[in-house]
Amino acid sequence: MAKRLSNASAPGRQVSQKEIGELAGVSQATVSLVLAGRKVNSEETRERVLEAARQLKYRPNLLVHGMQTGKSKAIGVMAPPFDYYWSRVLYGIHDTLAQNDYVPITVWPSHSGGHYGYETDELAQIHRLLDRRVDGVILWPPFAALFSEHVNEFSSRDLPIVLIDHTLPPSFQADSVGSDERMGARLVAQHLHSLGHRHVVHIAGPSVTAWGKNRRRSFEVESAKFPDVHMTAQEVPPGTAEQASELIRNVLSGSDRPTAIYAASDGLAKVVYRVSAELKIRIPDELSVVGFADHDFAAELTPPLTTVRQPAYEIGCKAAEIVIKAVGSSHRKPANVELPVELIVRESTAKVLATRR
Amino acid sequence: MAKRLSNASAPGRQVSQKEIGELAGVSQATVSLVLAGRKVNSEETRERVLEAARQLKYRPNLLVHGMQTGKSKAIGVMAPPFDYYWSRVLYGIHDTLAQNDYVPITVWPSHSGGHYGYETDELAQIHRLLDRRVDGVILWPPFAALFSEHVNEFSSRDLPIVLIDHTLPPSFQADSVGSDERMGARLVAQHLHSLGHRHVVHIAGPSVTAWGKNRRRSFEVESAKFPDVHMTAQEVPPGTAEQASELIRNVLSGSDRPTAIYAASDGLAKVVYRVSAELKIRIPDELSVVGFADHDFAAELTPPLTTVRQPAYEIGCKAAEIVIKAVGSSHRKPANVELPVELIVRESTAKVLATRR
DNA sequence: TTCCGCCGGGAGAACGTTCTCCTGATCGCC
DNA sequence: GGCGATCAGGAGAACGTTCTCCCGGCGGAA
Repeated sequence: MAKRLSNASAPGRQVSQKEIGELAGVSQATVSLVLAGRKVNSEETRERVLEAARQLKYRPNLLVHGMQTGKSKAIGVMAPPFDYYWSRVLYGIHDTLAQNDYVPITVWPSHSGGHYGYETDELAQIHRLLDRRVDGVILWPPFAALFSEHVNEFSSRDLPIVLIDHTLPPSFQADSVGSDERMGARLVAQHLHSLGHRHVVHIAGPSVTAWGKNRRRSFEVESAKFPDVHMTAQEVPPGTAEQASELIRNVLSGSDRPTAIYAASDGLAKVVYRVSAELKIRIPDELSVVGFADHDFAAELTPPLTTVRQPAYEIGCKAAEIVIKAVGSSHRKPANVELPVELIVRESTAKVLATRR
Repeated sequence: MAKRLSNASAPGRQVSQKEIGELAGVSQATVSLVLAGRKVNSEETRERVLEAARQLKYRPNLLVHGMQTGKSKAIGVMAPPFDYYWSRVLYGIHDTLAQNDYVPITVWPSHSGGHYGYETDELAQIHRLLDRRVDGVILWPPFAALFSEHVNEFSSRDLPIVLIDHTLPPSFQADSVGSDERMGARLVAQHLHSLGHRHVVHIAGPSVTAWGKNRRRSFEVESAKFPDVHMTAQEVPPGTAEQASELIRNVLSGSDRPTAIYAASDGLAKVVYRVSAELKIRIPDELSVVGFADHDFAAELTPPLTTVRQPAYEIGCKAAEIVIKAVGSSHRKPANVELPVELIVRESTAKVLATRR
């Protein structure tokens, strides 16, 4: 006889079906039936049980439910609210999960300088998710790119994985959601061409990320469709804004300066603005600039930035939708979804002046 | 005899201690002992069990643990990554929780236009947290202010509650963390006074929020310490930026225009910038502007904004720290913590020109 | 050689729920 | 009035873990 807890009012312990049963004068099993609405009990008993439950402010225990079904109704989300774009993505994930009665457990490698580096922090975070038996995970690119071996912890346990703005080899069995890079590249190439630009430089994102590589290649392909356009790409090393400035300064101070710059992100476009101001190059009169993402600050720059709007919120929604669908349905073939983008034309792009041609 | 699952390889089911026991040739109970490291078993058995666990990639099931102890090692966080400030707060919460092996379940009322309004969405979110048996909650001001009756769902169940930038009546038994408003007000009042400003207008935040009211009162008290300063406050109605613009336009186009404006937030300061540009009022030559928060854009405005830096990350850390401490220790008296702020002097404030006096 | 004590490890209850199976009562029909 | 059908509701196993209790074997001392 090992009675661990005889009184039900232990600290932190909540109302149980047993207590409802005691109050309503029925067994705990009956309470379970009534609350689940499985079998039509006698109307009178039903009402009595429901009333008791209401009175005790009963709330079901999903931990127990999760233990039995193996499903916790929680999704691991490894993506920080890094900037405007990622916050929007998180909003999308959140709203879609909520609609389906899921909940996000949001977690990422703590970046506070590693002054408490017990073990590899990323792995610890993964284990925290695993131990809570999340039903699936959504990953952001830096994590998936840098710690792909850790992603195995998920895939070896048959957990659905959805990558955002990134892809992994097929062996990982991971889905992915992102922007339609080809479409973005096409829109930018057409826009700049129609404005008369014939010399364009693409400031490319780091090629360790799938989006960086992809965005560059897409633009190379799409601008090759205009044989009269001279296009080159310069890759920004992953690191500080200093190095980006340096690179852009080189591009803009050369003898054959491009008439337009297509930056792989709005952040890089901002750097272009700064360097241009330094070099007294007027935007858009002497230099057209296009960004990518449509961050919150894009519309507020002077001049307002022409940029490719990524459907951040929708990407988040889609990612959540895919994980939820994947939960339970074992062994589907992974999908790679690309959502359409939109070119937001503002005032940082203009017709090339005849004199500059 | 109700064998629900005879084969252990059901979809989604993970490795259990029983399986480890079978592999290592011991009982499940022994596995539990070894893994918990409770009792010193024979070194040989220990090693055998640990090896089996490693081989099967065993991970403990926190759902079960939570069911038994009533503690889920998860904290409900009702605060969206609304802007830079709140993202920083979330970083702080996240990092501190992670250090203590907790996990955040981040959730907020979905704001997508209520087109799927099953029931009051806020309540549904609260119930999602309750059903997962979170050990405590952290709330952001709009939620706590607008749905304080729902907060009862937590307090009536003895869940520790920590409010950020807000307070509730003592009956709620809620802790709170925020910025030291008095200190901020004092720094601003002193700074503006020392620059010679004698006519200052405070653009106050909505008084339904505790911070809005508090910030205003603090500044009233602190500027009253300078009898030669004429200070008035104008409250922005909660709503769109349009109404704020209108109000600020009135303030700046009157006959006795103030020499300085102290805006209750950086966002409002930005509106002041816009209206000033409209009215051809030069900052800081003709008007000094001070903000509050030190958002990411504050340093990038032209001119860079003088503002009170709120320790967002630290506020998040503190909030998490308080909930974690409160878990388990029943019936402490709630604490109201105020973290020190810092005045970041940039170029939006300047000495009053003699001629304008 | 017998008894005591110690130690490793197993049996089984308990946590809160779901689900299957079973009991017992009520009712209608011949 | 007896018999089968119907239906409400209870007993109890199971989920994966922790923890208490107990059993069996071994070593040492009388």
